[in-house]
Formats: sequence, C-alpha cells, structure tokens
Amino acid sequence: MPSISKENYLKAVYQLCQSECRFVSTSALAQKLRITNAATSDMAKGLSKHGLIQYERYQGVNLTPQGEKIAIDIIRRHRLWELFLMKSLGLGWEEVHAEAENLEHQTTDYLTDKIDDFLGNPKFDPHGEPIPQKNGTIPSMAEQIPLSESKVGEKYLVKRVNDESKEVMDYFTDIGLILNSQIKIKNYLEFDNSTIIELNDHIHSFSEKISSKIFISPLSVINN
Amino acid sequence: MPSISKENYLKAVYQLCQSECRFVSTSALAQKLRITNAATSDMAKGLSKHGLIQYERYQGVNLTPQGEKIAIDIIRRHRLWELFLMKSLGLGWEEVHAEAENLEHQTTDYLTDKIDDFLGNPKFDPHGEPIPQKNGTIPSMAEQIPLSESKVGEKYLVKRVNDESKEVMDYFTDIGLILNSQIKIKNYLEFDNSTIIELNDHIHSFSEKISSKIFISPLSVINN
DNA sequence: TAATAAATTTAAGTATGCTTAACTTTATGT
DNA sequence: ACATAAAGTTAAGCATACTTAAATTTATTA
Repeated sequence: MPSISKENYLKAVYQLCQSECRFVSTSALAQKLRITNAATSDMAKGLSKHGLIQYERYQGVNLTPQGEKIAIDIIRRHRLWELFLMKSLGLGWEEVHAEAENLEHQTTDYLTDKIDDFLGNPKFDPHGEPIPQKNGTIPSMAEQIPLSESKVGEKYLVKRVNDESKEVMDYFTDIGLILNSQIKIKNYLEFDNSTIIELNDHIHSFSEKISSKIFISPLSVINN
Repeated sequence: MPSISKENYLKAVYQLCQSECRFVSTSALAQKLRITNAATSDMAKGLSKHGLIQYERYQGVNLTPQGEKIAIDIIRRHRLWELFLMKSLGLGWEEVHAEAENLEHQTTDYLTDKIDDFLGNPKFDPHGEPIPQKNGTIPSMAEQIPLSESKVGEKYLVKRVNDESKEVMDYFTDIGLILNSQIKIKNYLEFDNSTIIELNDHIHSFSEKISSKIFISPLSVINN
C-alpha cells in the first residue's frame, strides 16, 4: 500500500487530469497538494519507478493504469465516507469532505465494502459526484454543464456541486441550494462573468469562480 | 497534534502502566509497539522534551498528566469506533479492534463527539472496556476478577474480554461466549493452570493465557 | 565484590517527505 | 533568433521514525 502522501499525489493527478488531458504539470500538483514544486518533481520520480505514474521530465505527469486504479479506489473510499457520515451520523454536506479526507487513507477494503453495502451500493455522493463502484467502473453522470455556461431564460436542475470549501457549501445551504434544486437563469453579466439566478423565489448572483463549480442539467432533459 | 507513532507510543505506555505502576520499561514498549528497543528509547527523549512523558534513563517511562490526557483521548476514539462499527455497520466484535486501530488516529474531536452522541454517550465498548467520557472521566467497571482467579463451583457473569486477537474473539463467538454470558467453574487444573467451565450446557477448557483475559463478576453481585 | 549477563542507551545509517536555493530547460516576445 | 522570463528540476539540508551495531549501565550470582 502506498503512503498517505503517495495516495494524495495519485488522487491529485487523477483530479487534475480528467478526460482528455495528456499531462499534469508538477506545479499544478504542487498547488493542489500545497507542497513545493521541488517536492512534486521529487515524488514523481519515486511513483514513476513504482510504475504508478508516467513521468516525462519538463512535460508533466500522468497515471498508469495501475496508478489510476489506486486513485479511483481512494476516491471511492472518500465518497462513500461522505455519504455514510451524512446518512449514519447526520453530518451536513459542508462537513463531510474534510472528515472523509482523513478517513479515506485508513479504510480497509473490507470496511469500504461494508459501508458500500450499508448504503445500498450508491452511485452518487452528497455533492452529486459519482462513486466508483467495487468493480472499478464509474457511474455516468446526467448530461450537465457548469452554471457559468447556462442560457439566460432557461430553467435547470442542480446536479453537482464541485467545491471542497466549507464556506461555499455553507452559503449554498443558507440560500437553499441543494442537489436537484430548480433554478432559472435571470441574467449573465458580461463585464464580470457573473450569473444571476432565481432559486425558491429569490434572486442570487454567483461569481464566475462559483458558477463554474455548480453543474446543472436542462429541466427538459430526463434526470435520474 | 502528535503523529500517529507518538499517539501509539502514549497509548502503549498507558496500557502497560495501568493503576499502581511507576515506570514502563522501554523494552516492554518495544515489544508492544513491535519496534526495536533503540527506537523506543529514542522516541522517549522526544516525548519527554514535549512534556508528554516522564523519562528516567535506564528506569523507564511514564505519562505526564498531559500525555495521559492524549492517551485517554485516543482510547476514547478507539472504543467509540469499535462500538459504532458494530451498531451502524453490523461488524462483529472480533473485527472492530483492527479497524478502530486505524481510524482512531484520523478522527476529529467533532466527529468523535458525533459518534458519541449517536451511540447515546455509551459507557462500555463491545469488549466491556470502559469508554473514556468527553470530560475525561472513565466509567468504573463492575467489580470483576480474571477467570483465572475464579472459585471452583461458583457461578459468574462474563463482564469483559481483554484480547485483541481476531482468532481468540472468533473462538469465543464460536462457543457462544459473549458479554454477560453466565458460566459455572467446573474445575481448576493446578498442573497447567487451566480452568474448566460450563457455558450453555457445554464444557470448555481455557488455558491460563486465555483465562487471564476474561473478566467476570460473581452472579451474586448486582451487575450493571 | 568482582565478573558477567541482561537490559538499555547511544551512535551511525536509512527511507520518506518535505524545505530552500541554485541551476537547467522550455516558452515568449521583439 | 536570441535574450529573457517562466517553469521545472536538481542539489543540499532537515525532521521523523525507524534500523543495526557498539557502548554503557544495571542486575545477578558465584
């Protein structure tokens, strides 16, 4: 088993290199992991030697199938813990990320499967992120776009909220924004890229930074 | 917060130095922690400098009030996790120790209290060990003696099982020995210090090694 | 009460996971 | 195309948590 640092490294590579991305730069990793560039370069050598990442000097890093397997496994643990802490202990969706971040590294396969079974082998976590399944597959998400790319005048359902900060999640809870909330796009302000929406008869404005983290599906699409 | 190694060190000192014990030898710690004597001596210096243990060269080690506070806190987390994993996920009492051993080091105060509240602020864990309370006090156990010191002919209730090995706990489950099982002492064999008991109309023999880990109260005593 | 055995500590060395500082490669702009 | 800025790597150093091996202290016992 890799160390906590190595697990976090692999997870970070995975998260920074979704879909069609050839390489993640070591500095992007450094920023995400809050360590120096030097440390990420250094670490890259070790993980490369163990066959968990592909590392081209000065080009960046990507996961090997082996490394990806580990990354997905950790993400599975993380998301299962998030859902479990909500369902079993009643924690809020703004609290569970930080706790899962710790627990994900200390969870045996056995315990992971117990949690999975307890939850009925769920497909999505409390933020709408897909939970990698025991067999390694990842449930597909409903067709969705970031709020920042929505069309003014259209109605949408909130499908995923991709933010780790407690503060942001607290704000969403405050204004009543939850998964499957229905929203209507009132306006898009070109000058600062903010989006004005209507939610539960109230008007809210989201900066680009926030609206790019909220994912939505058109109301017309059949949502699962 | 101390590292995992330091937390385990403090916990080990606590467990090896219950009640009236002046010092634990570094070699006893080494055996318990499965590291070398050298490492325990080395570590002792560091913990001593941080004021968590009292360390007299060549004499041994003991906890300062500060160090004891941390040790008790970790034991609290451990025992709460054990009970929680049984109650919420249905794990067996033979499984929970190993899982709790990992989780205890990655559990925030907040989560610990959530688990505590979920469980109704329990006083004892699945093995009958007292769970240190939020305020630091440790529930007192019913008056109890090891099975190895029982009187032939007497009846007792099983009150605590102080063994960490899955194999031993599995065996107890197999023969139907659980907390509050009623047993009758049939015989004590001087030549090998084994104890013969009757449990659920069956006869079992326990070696000294095992019978010193099973704690019992006379049936006559009011048990809580 | 030495000598010797046992227990314990110190010393030196290793791997991990970082740091800062210096250096090298790649990218950019004129 | 070449200077320079930006990005990335290497080198050297540090703390932690170990290891083995040598040295030292304590305990035993003849």
